[in-house]
Amino acid sequence: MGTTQLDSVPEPKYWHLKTVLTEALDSEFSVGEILPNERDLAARFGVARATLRQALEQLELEGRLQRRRGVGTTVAPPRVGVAVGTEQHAWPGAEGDAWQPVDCALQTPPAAVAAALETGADEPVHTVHRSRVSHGQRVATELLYIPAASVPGLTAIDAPSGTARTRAVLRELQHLALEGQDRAVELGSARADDAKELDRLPGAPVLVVTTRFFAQGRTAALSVATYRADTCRLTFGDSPGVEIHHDPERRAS
Amino acid sequence: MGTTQLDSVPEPKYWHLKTVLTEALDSEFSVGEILPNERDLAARFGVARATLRQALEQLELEGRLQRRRGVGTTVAPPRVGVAVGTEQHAWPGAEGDAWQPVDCALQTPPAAVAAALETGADEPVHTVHRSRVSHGQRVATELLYIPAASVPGLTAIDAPSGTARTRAVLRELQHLALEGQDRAVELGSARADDAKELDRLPGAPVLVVTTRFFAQGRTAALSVATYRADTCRLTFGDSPGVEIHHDPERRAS
DNA sequence: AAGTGGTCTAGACCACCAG
DNA sequence: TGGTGGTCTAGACCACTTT
Repeated sequence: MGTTQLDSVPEPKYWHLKTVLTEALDSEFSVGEILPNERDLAARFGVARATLRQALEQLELEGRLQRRRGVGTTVAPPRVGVAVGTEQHAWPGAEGDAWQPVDCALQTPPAAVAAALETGADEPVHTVHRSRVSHGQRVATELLYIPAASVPGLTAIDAPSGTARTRAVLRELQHLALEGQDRAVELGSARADDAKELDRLPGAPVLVVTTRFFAQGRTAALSVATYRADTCRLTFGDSPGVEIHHDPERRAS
Repeated sequence: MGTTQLDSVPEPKYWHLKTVLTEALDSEFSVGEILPNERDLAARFGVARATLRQALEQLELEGRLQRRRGVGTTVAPPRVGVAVGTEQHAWPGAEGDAWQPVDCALQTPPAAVAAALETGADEPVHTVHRSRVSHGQRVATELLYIPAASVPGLTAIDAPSGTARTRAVLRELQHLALEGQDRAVELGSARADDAKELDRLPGAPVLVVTTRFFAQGRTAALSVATYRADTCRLTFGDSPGVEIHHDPERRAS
């Protein structure tokens, strides 16, 4: 039994590459700096371009890099903290809301949304589209579903659509007594329209925040917000949030 | 001008593939069912295996598929809702805590953690390792950093390590008055050790939940929890959480 | 027009799991 | 041992941005 037997577990090349690049980013590069192009980098490391790309993809996922077609790969700034938990117990559109209305339409929602709202499958609901800007960058897009029953005072001919209509719907919403809310966060990939708004390619990783608003003993509104996962850190306290991460080492025991 | 000019934007093959597969999953497959292998699927759709894999990767990211080397690709069950917001204002290890202690050691934390705890860069802190099981599955792993100053009553010789030591540290923690806490969620990729615990490959997408616990006017403990992004939906309300998603259609304006 | 990242191919070999 | 998904290669072409 004199065999060492610990040289097994050959680390994948792209994984090792990622480690090397991470260390290089930490020590030799500054935010905004452009990296050599993929073909050069691959040649420098002696791997195929696809292998290098596998490493770059992960680094982009972790928010360390930013890649733009036709331009190049740059070192990303640290993720921005985006507060999603401070507006606790306030309706969307209330004072100090971080969202900007884009437009509004009356249409039949996806089946899953209709189920959560307990409306009929084909019953149209007010669908408000909003976007959120933070640190000068578009970080999220939202679809807010509001059943007609939640805004009974809305006059039908105020404005058919557009931001004026949006504001009218949100104004009416404030009249209800908000009884509570409910949030969930999960990983998703951007659909084509979301991607365009967020200046990403379709399929880009996003954090989907689903919020249910309760009033009158039922779900009075439902928000589905899509945040860029590469650039955002969602914070739930009232403070700006910690900036932990990029750990070099690890536990022992 | 009579030109149609709307046939541009050639959709990538893998994107179209993903759409087709999604629809097939919704209509023709049930949870747990195994798909044909990648080589067969690629041939059936007339694409290279790498292209098919690009589509499968996204579907796995979205929690629709589960792939295991040596086994095959199966239809994943809906994501499980994991409550991370109900233990508001309670120390880790308090009654009803969802986490199971694994072990514990006194060691110097990563630089970023030391900074958040305001301890010296080389000062060792109690590092508690815990794991979380939900619906019979390991869904998360956690490292909990507790400066010695937060557990002054801890006798040094109770137990050097192991779960006994872990329990002693957490017990001492309960004696402090918790003044508040702070949470952040971001996307990350699993390190080798986390991946092993979560039964995933290194680099798998994870949701990293960072929690700061405040007491005595400072950060008395810091938790970094790593959740499987493919199988988990983090819920922040007190209800089990909505199950929205898999939208077929979309707004009009 | 030149240069970048994004997509795609047709192969090869490896690590893992089951029979 | 045979079948699966995971890694890797060396090319090609495309879409996009900048010059």
